[in-house]
Amino acid sequence: MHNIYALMKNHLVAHILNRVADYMELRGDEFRTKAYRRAARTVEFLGEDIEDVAAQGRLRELPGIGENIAAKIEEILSTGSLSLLERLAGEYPVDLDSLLSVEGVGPKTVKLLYEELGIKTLDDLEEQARRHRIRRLRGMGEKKEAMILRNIELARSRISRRPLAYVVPLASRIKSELLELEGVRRVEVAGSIRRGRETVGDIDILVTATDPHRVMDHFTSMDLVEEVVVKGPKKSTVRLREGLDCDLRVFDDEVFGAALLYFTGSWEFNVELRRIAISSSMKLSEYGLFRGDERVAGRTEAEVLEALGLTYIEPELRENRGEVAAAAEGKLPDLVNLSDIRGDLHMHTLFSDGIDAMEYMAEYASILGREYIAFTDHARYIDDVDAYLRAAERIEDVEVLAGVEVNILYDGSLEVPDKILQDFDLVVASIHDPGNITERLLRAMEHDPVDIIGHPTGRVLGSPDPLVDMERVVERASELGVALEVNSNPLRLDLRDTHVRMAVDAGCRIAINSDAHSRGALENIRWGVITARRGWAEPDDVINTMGIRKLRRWLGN
DNA sequence: GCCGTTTTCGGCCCGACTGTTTTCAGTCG
Repeated sequence: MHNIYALMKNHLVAHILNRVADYMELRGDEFRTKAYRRAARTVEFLGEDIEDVAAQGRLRELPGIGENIAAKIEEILSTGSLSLLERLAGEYPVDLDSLLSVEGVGPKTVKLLYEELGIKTLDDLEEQARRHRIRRLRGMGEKKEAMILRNIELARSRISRRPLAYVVPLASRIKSELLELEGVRRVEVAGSIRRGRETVGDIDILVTATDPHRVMDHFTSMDLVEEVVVKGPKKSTVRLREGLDCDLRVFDDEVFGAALLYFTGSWEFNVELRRIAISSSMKLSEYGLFRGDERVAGRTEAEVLEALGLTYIEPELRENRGEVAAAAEGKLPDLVNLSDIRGDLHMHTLFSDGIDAMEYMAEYASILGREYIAFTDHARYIDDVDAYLRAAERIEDVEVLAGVEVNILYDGSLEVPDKILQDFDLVVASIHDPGNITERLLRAMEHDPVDIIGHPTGRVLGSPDPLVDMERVVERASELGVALEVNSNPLRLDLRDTHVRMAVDAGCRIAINSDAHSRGALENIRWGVITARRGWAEPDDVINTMGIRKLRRWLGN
């Protein structure tokens, strides 16, 4: 279904359509803006090659794509660009991306700034603001000018999304601080944190409280707060010292479920729910599900979903990737939980580049409730295999598999002969340098001793994903009975969610491992579980939910 | 520009907040 080249073409088309939407918005053409945005989203989230769809004449079957936009997509696919976009860009020759990235500046303001002051770039904007030219414009004033000046700095130094694992502790701290306030009944972290997205742009928190003003006062004066962006009785936004924004909203108990649903998103998921509501002559908002003026649901998420004819949908699934249709048919997966994880099959100790001894790793793993673990030190560090195996054998806190992590070389061969690998209970094969990933993985899996492919694509958050034809990898892994790893290192999360979904659909097993290099990092497995859940994985898809006996049989030892 | 067990024309999510106004436009989520 997915392959990387398709996604690249899809991305190009979506990008250009979004660009057109920006200009339409600038022109004030509200409805064409929406039409182009919707079409862009459709293409971006389409799970197949847009070129195939075009070749088969099916473009117009896609939601939000009609005669006109279909023709535009054809043009983009055949020429790589769009004449309409060039015309629009000529009409307003401004650096749209930069200007729109200034908080508080939208398309209407960009238009005004360009037409009145000829502002095209961030530098132009800064200069005119410093010269107090902005405040003279209609609808502007001293405060707006000062705000723009402040936010230009932020736009320039904008820190992009943070890893989930970095933001969760921050959100938890705010949550517990709010929970201590008198009259606060409920506090929930919503947004992309609740959905478990691998990176997070801001923190969304919802509360119910008897005295909203008091909550807002406390929230906006927390130690963590750098600056109050907005403050009202129902909604406040602060910029935290860590550099990201945090929103707080207060709701009544009767609508808390609807609000939680709404502010958990995703946006695409919400659109889908609203569509269902409308088709049943109802209206869904953060204040509940309404038929006419009567609220038919709102107290809990489950209540709202049920009233829409849907079973409960776990937050990790709410990305409009088919979960709504599955919920309508009662066919959602029974997702894997952290408590289903019985062992950890990838970790390092003092025998290679880990910082803790086998004993300490085992002790802590046991505290975390793991029934078994596999030591998988790097093969090149293990010069005395027997000593390594004996050391692993002496561990008592948990069942131990004496494993090894072996490098996949550039030609797809392994750095250690199969004959030696056979002495280990478990072999994780992984790539640690870029290039030729697909072919190397396919070749490495052919080696009989290999049980698991570690961090298959080698991607690291913040860098572009390496090119991998995951469809082929997943298919071959499934045939050969090799498991693909979900590496739980919060900067890897590799396989990523969409790849997990491909693996699960293909019947390929996955292993959710910590790849810990220290005791503490054993806890990282929670991030891998979230990623697997986002990929629709059930316990049976995951080899380390098996008991040790069953796992040993699966491994063939 | 798209779309239809409300419609082939007339809608398109909508509420909160701010700064600018003197009743509202723009932005954000």
